[in-house]
Amino acid sequence: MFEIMVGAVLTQNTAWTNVERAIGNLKSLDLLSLDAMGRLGRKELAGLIRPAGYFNVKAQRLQNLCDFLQRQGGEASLSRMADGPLREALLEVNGVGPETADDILLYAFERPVFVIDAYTRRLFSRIGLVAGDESYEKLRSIFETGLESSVDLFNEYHALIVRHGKYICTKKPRCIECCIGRHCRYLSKNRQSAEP
DNA sequence: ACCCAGGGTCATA
DNA sequence: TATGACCATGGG
Repeated sequence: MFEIMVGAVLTQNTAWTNVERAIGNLKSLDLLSLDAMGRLGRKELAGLIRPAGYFNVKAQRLQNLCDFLQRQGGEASLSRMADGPLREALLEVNGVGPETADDILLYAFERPVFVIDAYTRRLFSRIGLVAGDESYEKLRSIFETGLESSVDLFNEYHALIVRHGKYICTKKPRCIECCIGRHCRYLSKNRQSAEP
């Protein structure tokens, strides 16, 4: 639970393999609990999550998240909130934007929320099902109204998007090689993988 | 040497 | 509201 929330912040614009190291540092010191991390100084926390990049910003964001969780009296009371209000509450935290909030909602609280990330946007705009420049909320609405509202379905769907999204060229909007499922020469072959 | 990685905030116009 | 600067490490 708490670990998932931490991961959601650490993975912002960052390869998951780098996040794993940061998580590993925290875990080895038994700091992956609200109680333990809450007592940690910002500088010290930043040093531990260094491999995840943006460590100063993210240390502050993690502390903001911890403060929020403590104010709410832990995850237990948050679990009782309805989807909408919980989402609004998460978005109040400085450093938690729409995608991070939805990551937390889907993976930590198991709410039926469709996460829109860079891969989703890129993949579906390449296919031609969306334009690509829609707002986050607009895209989320498209997916959530078009699909059965199911945590398991959203979970699997998103996993598939990430798995295939890696193989889509970021340089050329209309790359033929990528569109027919081959590796184009602009695409480094084995991108970093793994998933939370 | 360059591009990229499952974003978000803040300052500008 | 919309665009740009900034944050920073690790891998291909």
